[in-house]
Amino acid sequence: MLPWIYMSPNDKVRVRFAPSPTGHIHLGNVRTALFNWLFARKHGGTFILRIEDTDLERSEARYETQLIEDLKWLGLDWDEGPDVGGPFPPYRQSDKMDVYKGYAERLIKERKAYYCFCTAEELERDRQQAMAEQRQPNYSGKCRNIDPAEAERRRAAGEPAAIRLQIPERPIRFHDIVRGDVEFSNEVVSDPIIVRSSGMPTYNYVVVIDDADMKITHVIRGDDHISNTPKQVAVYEALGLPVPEFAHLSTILGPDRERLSKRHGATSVASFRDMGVLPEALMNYLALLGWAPSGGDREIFSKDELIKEFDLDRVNAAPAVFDFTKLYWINRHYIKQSPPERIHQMGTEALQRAGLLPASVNGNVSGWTNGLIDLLAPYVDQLDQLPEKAKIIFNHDAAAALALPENAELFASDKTKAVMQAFAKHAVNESPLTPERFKAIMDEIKAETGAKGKDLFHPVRIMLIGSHSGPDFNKLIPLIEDGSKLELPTHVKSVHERVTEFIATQKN
RNA sequence: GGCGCUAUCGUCUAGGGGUUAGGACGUGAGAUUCUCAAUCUUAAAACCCGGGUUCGAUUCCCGGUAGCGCUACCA
Repeated sequence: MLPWIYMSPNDKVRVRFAPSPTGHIHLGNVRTALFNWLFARKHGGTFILRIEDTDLERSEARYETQLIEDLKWLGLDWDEGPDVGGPFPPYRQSDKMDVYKGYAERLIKERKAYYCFCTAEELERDRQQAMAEQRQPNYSGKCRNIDPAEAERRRAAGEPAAIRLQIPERPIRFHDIVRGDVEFSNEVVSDPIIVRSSGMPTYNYVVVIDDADMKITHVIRGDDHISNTPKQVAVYEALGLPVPEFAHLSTILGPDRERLSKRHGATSVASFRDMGVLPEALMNYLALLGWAPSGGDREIFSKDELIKEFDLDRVNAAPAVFDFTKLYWINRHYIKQSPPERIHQMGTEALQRAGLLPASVNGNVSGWTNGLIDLLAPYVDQLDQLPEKAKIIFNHDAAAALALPENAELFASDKTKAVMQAFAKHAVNESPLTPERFKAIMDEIKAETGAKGKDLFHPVRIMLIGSHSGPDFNKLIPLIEDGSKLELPTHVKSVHERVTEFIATQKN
């Protein structure tokens, strides 16, 4: 029996994130990338990006580009990878096929692996039968004892053969930082195929070679790999390679407690970016999924604070439900504490995308836009909600406001009508209306009609923005008046226009 | 079916053989504001079930249940 060689804990930390470029990067994977990155940075180690594209059918170059862009956006960087190189290339599996082949031949020669001539149909039949008899469906071991010379003859004769790794007759155990010692019976592992009859190596085999070649010390990945780990440990041992530490991260679930997927809405990094979620907010939230600082009473962490506080031994093994609401709360926090210029910039882009602003914003328009964003930003937790909120400025629709059922009760009141009439009378002659004049007018109306509080302000607000709730008049009125003088794709109606239109519509 | 992992408020979690079981999101109430949002204060809200060990178990052990994962010549 081969002695197990473990990584010395003193070895410099080397970790990797190894995605398949088969689609947009998903939240669960990003969290895995983040934990790898945090662990590396925490311990002054190396973070490696490796592209697992052995599935040539589904892998696409554009996804690799996208993935790199997404990780960078989040704020991650890597020390070795397909785009930056490194001492252990290649960082793309598709460039390494001959290496895998060499190791497989060595295992055959050392009789740690053998050719298997069983057909897929045969295997499937055995499996079905085992299931029917309520047994563990594992490989029968039929080809294990075929004489190597005989196997060679059959292969030479053109019979297709896969290569199986011979699993030792003892339990396979490994250490997991998140879960402690894990043990699997060799019965369960059975002899896994490491090279298909097509000659293509399988994942559980290549991943070991890659990790060993790259001198990975800690394999941090999703817990969907935990049942594969004993197979991989067997490969390390057969090859006489040091076994790394493992850390299997729990699954991220959707609100229905099922694995988070597209069904649950936005789940790719790109979609959060497009929604106007700030990268530091996403990073902060993701770090809190399955990890908490000692004490557990802090929620907001900058990148540097995360690096300082994070460690794998505090990672929670239980699956976590992704809470969009909490992410948005964190995002609002970061929006509020961002430098205004940044939010102005991002908000302007969101309004441009919605077609509310011209492609190039400068001078008066720029100043006005910043004011608009300052007014509306407290109302949103994602920046892409700004155009919707900006409707109160851009889409004045008297008819719609009058038709709104929630306003009906108000319109029925004589007091309301009086206030509206009075406001129309005063405001029509004011152009532009200033906050000071507005206040004076409201005081006069109060005296004339006897209305005060909600009775006084609600009707006026409805005339101006169609709703009885909204931002402060002192900020709202200048924004409307200034906006009405700008050349914009959608004209902003002045107070005068809004009021006359409202009265006219009401009369009809 | 088999194997594995997991189990503290609705959600993310802290804690741990004796605690008023702590924090955060969300929810309710109050304050503030013309209103809404924001903000502040405040309240309600949890140790999956059953055995065992123990003077004492939510915490340790065993079993059950449930959720999730794996069970491929996918990754």
